[in-house]
Amino acid sequence: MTRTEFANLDPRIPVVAVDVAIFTVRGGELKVLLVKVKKRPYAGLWAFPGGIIRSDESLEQAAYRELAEKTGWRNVYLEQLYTFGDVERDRTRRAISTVYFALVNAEGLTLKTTEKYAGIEWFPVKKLPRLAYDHAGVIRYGVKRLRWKLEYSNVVWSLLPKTFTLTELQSAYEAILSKKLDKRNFRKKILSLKLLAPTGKMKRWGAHRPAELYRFKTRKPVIVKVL
Amino acid sequence: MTRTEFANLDPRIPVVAVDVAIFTVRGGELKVLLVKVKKRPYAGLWAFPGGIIRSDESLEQAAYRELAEKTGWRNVYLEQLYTFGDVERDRTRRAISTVYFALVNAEGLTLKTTEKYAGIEWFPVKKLPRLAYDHAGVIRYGVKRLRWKLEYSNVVWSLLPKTFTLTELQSAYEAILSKKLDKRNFRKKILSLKLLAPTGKMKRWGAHRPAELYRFKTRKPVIVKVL
DNA sequence: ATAAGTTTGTGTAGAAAATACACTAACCGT
DNA sequence: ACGGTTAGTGTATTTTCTACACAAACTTAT
Repeated sequence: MTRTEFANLDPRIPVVAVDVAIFTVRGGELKVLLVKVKKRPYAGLWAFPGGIIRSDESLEQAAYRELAEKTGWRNVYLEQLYTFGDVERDRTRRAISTVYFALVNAEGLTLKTTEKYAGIEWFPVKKLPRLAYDHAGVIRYGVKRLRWKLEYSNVVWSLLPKTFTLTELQSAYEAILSKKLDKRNFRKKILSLKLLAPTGKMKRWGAHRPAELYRFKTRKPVIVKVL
Repeated sequence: MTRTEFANLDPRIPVVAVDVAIFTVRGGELKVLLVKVKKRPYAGLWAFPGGIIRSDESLEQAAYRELAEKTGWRNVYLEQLYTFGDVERDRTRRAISTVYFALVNAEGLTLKTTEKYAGIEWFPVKKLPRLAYDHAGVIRYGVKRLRWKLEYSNVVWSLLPKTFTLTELQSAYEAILSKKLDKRNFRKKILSLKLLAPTGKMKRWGAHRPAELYRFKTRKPVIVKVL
């Protein structure tokens, strides 16, 4: 890492960084992954994982790298969210920071921490700790974007295992929108979008009727609504 | 300008630039403002006006500055669109470029050209010239975003004069969506959003019934649809 | 074997929103 | 006063959204 960071010491020359807002649904809640900052002046506050881009990678590649370093995931949904240009990342040098937005399925995932940070943790978007920079605003913006996407795209696949029941899918929607949905209406709507296909297999897991497993027909981003 | 550009000569250190995709509606068409590039290797191609940010301004300030330099406008709708990180702006240095998206009312506007460019012109988004970088993709993305905004916000105010008739408003919508709308349904819908207020004044301009002039109740961005 | 418990899966009626469609009102110029 | 032109309005139909309750399928305990 140090090897590829530039010897950019002129404080007027902007440093280019990439941050990743990684979202997941866990325990019925929408959560975001944050790291505890070690360096002053934000030491002790929480922030998105991220870092300065390398000379040989694009912004997107840098975002994927951060994601892989922290979660081990590669095949997830990632999109650019916003670029901050007036942030003084550490109050001494000008910084430009592009925030990416990722959706991961966190079941069975063990977080990889590094000595760079004092901690790494999932936080419910409704109960955030004190955040460094203006990351709280970014999270609100990201949640808004996610809710929009939910309505008219298939990006939720990234939050779920390969196959899932309609009830599981509905729970993910409910966590993200933070409201209860009607079971029959949800199914009618989601199936009418033609994004799902039944697998023919069943999920059995308790003393009750088993549930049909579905999968997304494609994991390429699809926009449903046409203008 | 030269004064404030950095003596950043290490080609691995990224240069931070801001571009502005300025849209307007003119002659019933949605148009975008482009400048003709002078410098190699893109000489002769068209691109968004833009430039390297100064050390004392935020990204947004830089975008406003570009906008004012090219059009003289200040009080318009401006929002961030996308940041490009893998562009090699002139194939010799790494560049990060954030594109902003502006909506202006171009009636009676004379474009201010500078010696930096070989030309400046409005182009219909449907008949674009050969573009430098991947700006064609950015325009498509911007148009998409604009169409979305149209459905659920009041940002069109930025394309229109302070007061306007419903027919003029409808024409702007038709130009942007590039389809005809039903007059009665359009009026019903747009008035139900409660974003407009009648001024009580009339526009008279031909041998026919005069039209009521409306204005937007507010020019602050309003999002109509709630999730 | 059957009854108790639990989750899956399904239809319909009413309300709200979107669409399709045509004529009168108001003005100017002659 | 009439011809030409754009502004302004209502209603019926279709589509989409919402609210709502019970039978089906399975496991476990008896």
